[in-house]
Amino acid sequence: MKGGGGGKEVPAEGEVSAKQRPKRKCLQWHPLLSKKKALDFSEEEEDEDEEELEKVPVECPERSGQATECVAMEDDGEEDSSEQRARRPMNAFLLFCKRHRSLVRQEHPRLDNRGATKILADWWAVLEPSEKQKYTDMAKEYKDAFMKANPGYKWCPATSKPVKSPTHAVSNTRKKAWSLPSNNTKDITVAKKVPKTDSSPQLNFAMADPTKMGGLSMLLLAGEHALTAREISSSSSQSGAGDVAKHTGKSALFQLAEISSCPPQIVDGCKSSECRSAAAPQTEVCGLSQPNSPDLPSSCMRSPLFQLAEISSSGSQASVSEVKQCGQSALFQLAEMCLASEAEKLEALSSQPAMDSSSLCAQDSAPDTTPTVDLPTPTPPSSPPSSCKKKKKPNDVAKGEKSPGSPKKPCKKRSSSGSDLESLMYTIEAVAKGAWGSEEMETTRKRARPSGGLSDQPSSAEKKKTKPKAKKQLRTKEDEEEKGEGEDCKPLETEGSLFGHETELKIECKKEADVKVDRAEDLEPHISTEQQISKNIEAGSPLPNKGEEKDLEVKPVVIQTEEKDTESKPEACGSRKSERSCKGALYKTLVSEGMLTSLRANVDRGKRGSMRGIASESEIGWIDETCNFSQPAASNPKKLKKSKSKEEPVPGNLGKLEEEFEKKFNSLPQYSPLTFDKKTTAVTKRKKANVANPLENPTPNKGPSPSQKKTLFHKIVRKYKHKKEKAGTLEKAIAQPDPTASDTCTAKSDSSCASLATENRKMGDVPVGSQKRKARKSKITHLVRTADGRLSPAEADKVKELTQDQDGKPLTHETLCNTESCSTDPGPAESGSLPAFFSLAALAEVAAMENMHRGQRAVSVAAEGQVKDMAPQTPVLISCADQ
DNA sequence: GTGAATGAAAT
DNA sequence: ATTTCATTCAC
Repeated sequence: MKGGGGGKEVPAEGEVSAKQRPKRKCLQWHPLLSKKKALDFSEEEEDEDEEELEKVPVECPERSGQATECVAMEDDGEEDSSEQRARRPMNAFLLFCKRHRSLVRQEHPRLDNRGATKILADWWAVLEPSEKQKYTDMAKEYKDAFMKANPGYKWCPATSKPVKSPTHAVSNTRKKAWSLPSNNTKDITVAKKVPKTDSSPQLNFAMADPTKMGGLSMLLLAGEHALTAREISSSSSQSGAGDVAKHTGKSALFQLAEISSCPPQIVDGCKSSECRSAAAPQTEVCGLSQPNSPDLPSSCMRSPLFQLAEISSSGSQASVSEVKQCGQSALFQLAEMCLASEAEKLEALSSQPAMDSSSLCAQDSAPDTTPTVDLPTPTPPSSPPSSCKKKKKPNDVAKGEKSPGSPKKPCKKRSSSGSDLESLMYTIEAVAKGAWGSEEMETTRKRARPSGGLSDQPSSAEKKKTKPKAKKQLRTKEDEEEKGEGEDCKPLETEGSLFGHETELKIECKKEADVKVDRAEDLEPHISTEQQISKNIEAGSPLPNKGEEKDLEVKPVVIQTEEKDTESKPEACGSRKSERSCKGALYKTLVSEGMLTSLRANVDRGKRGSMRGIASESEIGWIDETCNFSQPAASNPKKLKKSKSKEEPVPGNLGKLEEEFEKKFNSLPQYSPLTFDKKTTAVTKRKKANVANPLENPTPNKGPSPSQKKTLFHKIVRKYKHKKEKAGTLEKAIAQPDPTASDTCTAKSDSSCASLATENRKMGDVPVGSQKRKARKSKITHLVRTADGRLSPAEADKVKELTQDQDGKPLTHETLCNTESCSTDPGPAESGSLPAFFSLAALAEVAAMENMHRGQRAVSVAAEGQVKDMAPQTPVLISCADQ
């Protein structure tokens, strides 16, 4: 509709792009792609590959049958699933972050990413233009290449708001949409619905043609798999295809991508259809198991996969050389597995692999679903179902693995009730097994699920909005609690935190291990093949990353054992878009479950860590001023984490491309913290000299000696650091100086250490990096007290912080605390007890108020109201204000 | 899922 | 002028 269905004029390309876009989630785009040099996808693209694989499946008969539907599906997919679109190219700052985050983390091990980001922002702020230029240039380059590759790419999804069609509600997450199409842009929904009228699109499509694409990619995938998997099974045909695919495949893909402008998407396009045809047997089976959506195919896939894996699993876990790769091609693997498994192990079954899987599913899932039928035909993955994408893979999987026998949980579900434990377990399992590769599927499915019903969208929308708020509130409370407890608990916390860490690690390790194992079995062959190929091409060793990977692997092995026990539960995994999300989900689950109670304690981690950790951190100390580090991570003793390693390394495919990309990226200058410190100092000085920043102006500090200020600041900070959520900022300020100073001193023996530290501290205070950005309107709710600005110098600083905080966040107890601190500053005890109390009550009040205001009044109004209102209720504040 | 930062792009 | 989202990953 709106769009005119596509309207806009859109040249053919636009249309095409639109079509294409639907599919991919966001893969990361690599400049290389545009170049096309070689071809493989870049690092992360592996995932894409998986997707592709999945999608690839043969064409979709459906599609042929009904182009429209296909389109629709795609569209849906986009909407529903996040889809995959190319990801935005990183901007200069992001490149910088990517490049330096590890350094920051080294310096401040305890600091979480948020804190690191702040620091990075500070660094970025002080970075000289010339230095920034490099990043800027690279970013531009990326962008250009990206745009070239994705002509129609839109940065923003169409705004959802305008909703066009009633049904869907726009809600869709925004993420997905934007990918390409200029046309659709407007409304995905609409677009979706409207099927692009004509064929023209199809033509375009043809180019990108899902079918073809799918075919190619499938071939490719298949080929690879086949190779890897080998001909074990009978699929000679596959192998053949695979070969072809190999040769051509990559390039073809590339080309297609370029041509179509949205390479990845193209593949995606088929997804839905793909599921059916390609996934075919498996999918169907799954479908049976899952009652709800016929669409499920993808999800289904997983389960079969898992099953197969299990079956095959008898195999060795041992070599997992590179699980990562494996992840990518879950689809392929699945397919292969199916074939292979069937042939080998399931000979009997082999005759009807699908049946097996289906049967399994059915059993597991049981009753609900009717066994039936294949989805392929009719169902439209179309819009309503949306998705063929995948929905429940996890569930299926879990079941499959878990218990073929257990009937209880239907595949479907996410039972609401499931015990937390179960969910937890499930999550874990899912994570482990799910392999990131499937993530996408899941995600999609998630969305799809809801989509089944119209309700889906709304729900999702609501969810997002609602949830966050709720969360925040909760959080606040928690914070308060924490704060209150904070002091007392410290010792415990420390231990706890450690403990917690271990636990976490273990879990993670387990997960990985499992995953690896599972995949490994399947993948092994595949991997080897890939490696070989890559080797041939490059001859070089697979990847630099390996080192990290290995470490990971090792751990997992050890730990691994238990994981399996965990029973899987369907629920949890609901949606994970990415690894991270998975982790996040897991984390959540664990926490909720209480398994990771220690985590809470860890909250401080960042704060405390920075503070206390300093000593330890110092180890890292940047004595060297060397600006460039080839690989900080490597040097880092702690392994950054598996996840990280996972991401980075994508061993398999990419050889050249990856290298190039990496090269470029690595070529970017990496600055040592020291450098920044210096700069910071300089900057600070400069600022002083010039004029204070607007923000600073209010601050009186200049007058007093920096050292004094600093001291004061420190005290205050220390006292309250616990309270402040953002502690990071304060912390940062404090922590950095000390450590840095000490290090600096040591290394340089700089006479100016003190000054430097001071400067740094100042920096922290200063707006330079953080919170520069205005708070969003939505967040601005609380007020900022204008009046306070004029407190005493020392206080002024605090105020400043407060102000910042406030800006950034709604009034939280933190803010309150800070305020209080101002007034109570001197008395530690007081501050401790009082604040807590204060904050709780105040917080609650504030929260309530905020909500009300938000709902009723405009933001500004709300702000005022809050202030006023608050005053009466919170004496402390008032006092502060008065002061 | 969220957030913390900056920035490009779209609305 | 505002809002998305890109990266990272503890929470």
